[in-house]
Amino acid sequence: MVEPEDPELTEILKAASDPTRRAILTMLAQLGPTRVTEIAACFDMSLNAVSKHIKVLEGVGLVSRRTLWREHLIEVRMEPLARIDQWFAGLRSIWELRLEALDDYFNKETGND
Amino acid sequence: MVEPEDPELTEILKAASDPTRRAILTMLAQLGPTRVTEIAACFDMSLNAVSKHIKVLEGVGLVSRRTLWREHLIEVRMEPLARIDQWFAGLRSIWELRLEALDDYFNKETGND
DNA sequence: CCATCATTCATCCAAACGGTTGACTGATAG
DNA sequence: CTATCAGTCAACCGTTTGGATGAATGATGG
Repeated sequence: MVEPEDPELTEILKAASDPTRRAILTMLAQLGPTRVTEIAACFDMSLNAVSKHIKVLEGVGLVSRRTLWREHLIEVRMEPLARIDQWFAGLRSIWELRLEALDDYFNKETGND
Repeated sequence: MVEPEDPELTEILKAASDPTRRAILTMLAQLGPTRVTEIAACFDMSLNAVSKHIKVLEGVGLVSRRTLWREHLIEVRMEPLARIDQWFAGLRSIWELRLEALDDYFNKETGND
């Protein structure tokens, strides 16, 4: 049996896999801290739906919230995306390791041959 | 309204967001081309479920299949993961661009002041 | 030819997801 | 005080998803 794998990474990837949520992140990267209502105005969808998306992003740390009185300023956070990158890099290194081992094997074979 | 965003990237991220599927990718990176049955043996789940996961991965190009007679050899493909990386890099560059602009603004301000 | 092995297809189910609507909380402004 | 604005909470609904199960396909081996 294979190990159960990092559940946080799963949540980050799920959060990033929704196009609306990615659009929100892009928007925030461009605009900097933005109010929920202002974000919602850019999408053809209810304020509530956008609010829910933001909560998902907040849940995995992809955005942070500064509550100034009745306005909530939402800001993008790059840190969790590094986790995705790390996993990618890890997979690639495992892959390259196997190819190297395969290479060594053939080199030895031909050396013996 | 914000642009609808790359649907392929959405599918790749969704495919990668399942822990079982990520485990399959890791396994394939370690072992190289592997039969469906052999992959399924590593998971506490029906062969059919694993077969479905593999089809999802195949659908987004994260694995490829070589059918040798009755055996299907599954192999990991790294290419689609680069798409994730590219999106990440793009977002980061947008973010840095804004910070630079902000920096310039303050430099100009203090120069005028 | 028949049993078996490798794999997919079809169907079903419960849970999760994305969205809507309406009620609610709290701060603001007349 | 009241109306309004910012935002969340709660309930609901249709669709998708991850999984199981059983039948089907198709090649292999006795």
